[in-house]
This record gives sequence, structure tokens and C-alpha cells, in this order.
Amino acid sequence: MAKIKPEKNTSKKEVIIKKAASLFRIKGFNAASMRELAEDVGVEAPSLYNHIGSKSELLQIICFKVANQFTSQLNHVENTNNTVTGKLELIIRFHINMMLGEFDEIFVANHEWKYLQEPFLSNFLNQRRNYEKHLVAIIEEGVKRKELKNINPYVAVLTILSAVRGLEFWQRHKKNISTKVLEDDMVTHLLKGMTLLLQTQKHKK
Amino acid sequence: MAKIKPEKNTSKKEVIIKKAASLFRIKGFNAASMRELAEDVGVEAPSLYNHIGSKSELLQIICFKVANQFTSQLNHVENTNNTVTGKLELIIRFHINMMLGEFDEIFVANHEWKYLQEPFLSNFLNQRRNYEKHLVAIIEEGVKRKELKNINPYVAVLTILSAVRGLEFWQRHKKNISTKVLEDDMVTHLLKGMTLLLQTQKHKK
DNA sequence: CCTACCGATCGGTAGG
DNA sequence: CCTACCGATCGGTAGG
Repeated sequence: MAKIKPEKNTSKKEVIIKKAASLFRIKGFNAASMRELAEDVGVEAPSLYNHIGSKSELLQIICFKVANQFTSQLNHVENTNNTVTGKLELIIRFHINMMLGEFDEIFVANHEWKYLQEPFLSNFLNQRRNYEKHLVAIIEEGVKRKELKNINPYVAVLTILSAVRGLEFWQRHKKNISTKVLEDDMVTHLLKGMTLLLQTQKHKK
Repeated sequence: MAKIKPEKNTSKKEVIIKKAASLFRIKGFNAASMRELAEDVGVEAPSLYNHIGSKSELLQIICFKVANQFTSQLNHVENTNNTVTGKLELIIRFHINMMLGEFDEIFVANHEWKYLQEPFLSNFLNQRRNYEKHLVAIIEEGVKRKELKNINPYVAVLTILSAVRGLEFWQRHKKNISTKVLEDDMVTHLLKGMTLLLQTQKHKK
């Protein structure tokens, strides 16, 4: 009946992780010190180690939490009966919502992953490569089905991921333009852009 | 005695800067140690300080070299008699060429600038904000002249800068697609979404 | 959760 | 351009 799990500490650990994500984003993983993190949390530095194993572990948790969210969302989307365009729209909207809603974590996973230690570094990169390959496959299928025009799938994936990542810089202008409008604009713009690519390539070839 | 002009050391200083750009890109500014840099250069760490003032100075040199290149290119473009579309094309091509040709320096200026010390940090951010404002102004003029669609200029600038920055990830696929094709595709793709002329010209022809 | 403290490593200096 | 070395700071541990 009694719960053996350290439920009581889980909450504090989550606070530490959240503060770490924020600190790592602002100062970078290496420049962020455990003493600074402790101050943000409200304890002395050694007390952190009652909840976490190491500084490295914090980075691992953040990076893989993000990676797993994207992976499982992609799996979910692939199992729907949507058209390719519909799938891409779901994926793009998910990226945008993550970028706007869990900014710290996404930023850290995007910029600080290189400080992961092995074997986590390799695992993370594999998961990422796999994610991109799945996106490419979805677009390839759209091309095959004549749902998308004859675009280069890699270029399309690059364009989508880059545009969404560009929202990092959007934070500054956040107040000027509603995120709802931004989301709709970006979705239509990205999907529309892919249909425009055909004409470009046709003229060249 | 009279001050010896350090012309002889200039070359060595440039080697150090080049190696520093590469090291800062790979490991990040904080994780890169001066001992490691010294090893790359082929001397002991203290010997570096015969050529440079500090680690911070290296970051400053790299970041402002990049910033000044973009600023002066933009000034040059603004003084030409090109159409707005022509100006944007020149700017985009310059970004792409810089990204492909001076990858280390661009990457460091894009990712490690936050470790600049004041007042350099503020100067750098001001220069960058100014650059973006100039881009916005160019696009606003294009809209006013009916050369571009009635797009949100900030969104357009964000899209352009994000797409070009996305070329960082392109490095991996570098061998698969010719950079010339990539450059042309990206230019037309970015401009096509914005221009009015394409549609009207199509009807004329 | 704290105080006390450690070994490692850092950027940088002194002096030749 | 080197050897020798310094103060500061780091992540993390011991012990209560």
C-alpha cells in the first residue's frame, strides 16, 4: 500500500530541472554553474545532489525529454489517416507550439546538446537523424502520391525545420504579433512554399 | 627604445584567430581552453599572449569581423540602383556565400556572441538590430513600390534570416547537392513567396 | 539541507 | 617562446 517511490523528491527535482533549463539557455551549459543553479532554486550547491546525480544528468534529462516529445508526436501523426499535407501541418504546428510553450527546454536541446557525454551524445544524434529521416519519408510519399510537387525532400525538411527554429528570434517581437496569427501564417507559408518549389526546379532542368 | 611595429606577428595572430574560430565553433567559447588552442597553434599556452590580449579579445575579433562584413555589404547594396528584389537577392546570396565560405566565424558570431563582455556585447547587439532594421526598411520600400506583396516585413526578414541560418545544418549534406544549385534554389524560393512581379509577368508573357 | 573542503582546471602573469 | 606558478572557480564529496 505504501508508495516506495520517492514521490516527495520528484517535485523538487522537477523544479531543479526547470530552473536548470532556464539557466542553461541564458548562460549556456558550461557557463552555468551549479552554485548559480542552487541560488535560483533556493538552496546551497551541495544540496542539489540530494535530488540529482550530476550537472550532466540535468542536461541529459532536458535534451531527451524534448527529443522524446518530438519522437512520440511524430509516431502519433504517422499512425493517423491524414493526408501528407495534413500530417505536415500537424507536425509544423507541434513544433511551433513547443517553441513557444517550452522555450527553455527546446533552446537547450537545440544549442547545448553537444555537451552531452557519451553514450548520450550518440543516442541523441541518432534520434535526431531518425526524426529527420521520417520527415523526409513523409514528404517523399507526398511527392509519390502527387500530393506535393516534385520538390527535393531534404530541402523541404531543411526549410521547415529552419523556419520553425527561427522562432527563437521571434521571442523579442512576441508582443507585437499574436502567436495564433503567427502559427497560421507560418503553416500556410511553409506548405505553400513547397508547392512553389516545383516551378523553380522545372525551369532549371 | 622605439616601439617595434608588430607587423611580423600579424600573420601569427591571424593564425590564432582562425584556429580560435574553429575551436570555438566545435567546443563552444567556454568549453574551449586556451591550452587547447595553443596546442592547435603549436605553442605553449602562455605564448599565445604575445600575440593576443585575452581569450575575450579573440571572441570580440571574430564577432565584429563578421558583423562588419555584413554591415558594409548592406551599405554597399543600399547604394546601388538595384530594384528592391535585386537588392534582396544580393543580400541573400551574400549570406549564403558567407555561411558556406566562412562557416566557423559565422557560427561563432551566431552562437557565442552572448559571451562577449560589455561594452562589446551591447555594441554587437546594436549592430545586429540595426542590420535587421535596414532589412525591414528595404522590404517596406518594396511593398510601398508595389514590387513586393503586402507582406509583414518582420515576418519576411525572419524567414530570410532563418532560412539562411538553416544552412548550418546543411554542412552534413554538402556533398550531395551542389552549392550553386542550393544557392539559386534558395534565392528564388525566398523571393518567390514575396514578389508581385512574378505573377504579373507571367500573364504578360 | 547544511558547513567544510577537495582535486582539477581555468585564464593569465612573471621572468628569462 | 618557454618553464614555473598563481588566484579563482569549478563540479562534486564527506559527514552530520
